[in-house]
Amino acid sequence: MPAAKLPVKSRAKPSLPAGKSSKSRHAVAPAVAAPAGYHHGDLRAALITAAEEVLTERGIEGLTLRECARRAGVSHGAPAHHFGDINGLLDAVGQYAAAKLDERMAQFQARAGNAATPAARLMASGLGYIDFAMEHAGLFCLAHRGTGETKGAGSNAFARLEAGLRETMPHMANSPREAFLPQMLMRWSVVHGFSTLMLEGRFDAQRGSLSRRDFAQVLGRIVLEQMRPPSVV
Amino acid sequence: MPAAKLPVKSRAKPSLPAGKSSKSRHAVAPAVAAPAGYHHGDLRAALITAAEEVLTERGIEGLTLRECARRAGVSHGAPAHHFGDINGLLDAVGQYAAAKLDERMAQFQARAGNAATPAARLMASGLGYIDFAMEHAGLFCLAHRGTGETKGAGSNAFARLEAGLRETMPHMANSPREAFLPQMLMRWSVVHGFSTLMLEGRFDAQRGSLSRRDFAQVLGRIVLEQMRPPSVV
DNA sequence: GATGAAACTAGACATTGTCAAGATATTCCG
DNA sequence: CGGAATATCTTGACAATGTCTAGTTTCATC
Repeated sequence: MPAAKLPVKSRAKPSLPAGKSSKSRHAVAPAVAAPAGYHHGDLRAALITAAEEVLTERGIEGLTLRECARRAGVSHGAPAHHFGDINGLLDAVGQYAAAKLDERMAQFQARAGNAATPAARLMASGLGYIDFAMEHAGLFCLAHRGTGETKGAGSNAFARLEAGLRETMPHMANSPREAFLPQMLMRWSVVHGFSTLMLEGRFDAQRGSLSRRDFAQVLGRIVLEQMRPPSVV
Repeated sequence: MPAAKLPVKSRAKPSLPAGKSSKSRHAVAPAVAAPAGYHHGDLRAALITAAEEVLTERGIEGLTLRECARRAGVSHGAPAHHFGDINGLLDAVGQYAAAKLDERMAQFQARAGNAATPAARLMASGLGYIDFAMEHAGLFCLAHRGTGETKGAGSNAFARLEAGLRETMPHMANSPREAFLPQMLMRWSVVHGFSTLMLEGRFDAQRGSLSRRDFAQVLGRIVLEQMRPPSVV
């Protein structure tokens, strides 16, 4: 694009919004943000927000460092200062995604209510996992590229799974984590595998006119019910 | 991500009409190929072989059109004639990978032997699935990007799963495929999810000094045993 | 207010995918 | 048998990307 080079030089510098005190470390709100100036304020968060935006608009293929920088209203070299290279950004977004994934699981459990049976609560968390994958495919993918160090990715969800499984087996209340590992791994694998296959459009032939997200809930429940019920383990 | 498949110029030829009898039709061996000259002979196969090579050497990140062209000893523009764009190559390699995946499952079943119980044969095919994923991570990933139609990709493995499942339930010999779908989907999800999570290094903390491939067999068997046995469905 | 660190810009470079135009080999058909 | 049509491959160009380096602006701290 050799032609239109937008004149970014216009540093009109409108009076700085008073709310942007140096303390507001975790704003994350305005998406594009940027109180025009040499210093951004919270570029790191703005870039992550921009990345999320790009993910939903163009999918994971369109997610580039330069595009995020553009959306944050910043030069193409700026992100390097906060994330090093592109893997740094991807990891950061992945951690953010893992947190949102766990939120969705918690939300589904809450919707099921405390009165629900333990097995139903466990099922609800799984359906939350699936629902998040359907709604935010890009984030979901990035949530699963912990480079070893970032154990945050999935660890919350894993802990939630363990807790849910323990609830269903009160007779093993004092058993160590190892006693639950096989069941945890199996259940995690089912939910994750189903989400992945679903995202690949593997089951689209069966889903008629339902949206993929709705169909995933219906079919997901059926599939999850095929597992051996936790109570009989 | 099933993005709209644009009506590409369709430069890629559909399937060759078996007119190449004089030359080695399925060489695939030399990897770098071959008859020096303007015409390559079987560039399509050579490019797929080169892609497989790149995948094992540099992983999926290093897989580029130009690198494959280089390894095939051909100019950077040559691949376009056979695959259209890079997705064409990726799809072709994916189909190749899906075939190899099914081969591995068959091999594991054969190793289990015909004398094995149906459940054991079913387990063997699952362990073959896992083993292929561990040994050929790159190919495994590409095997799962069927662009919706997904004819070759996974359909063989899926058929093998159905057959294996039917063996374990002779009392349902005449039931239609639909009767098995929930179980099939659940079992496919477990095996696929476990393979995926394993490849992400999710369970590396537990695997001590074992190779990832060996550990996957040990842990995979344990995880697959956690499913409700097919015979009691 | 000076000074050093942090945040950001600007330019350059190698790579990549894709396209268009040309060169060369193969095949087909008279 | 000989040329035309076609498939195959080359070459050069272009925009986009990630990353590096050097320079510029702002912030923080004394």
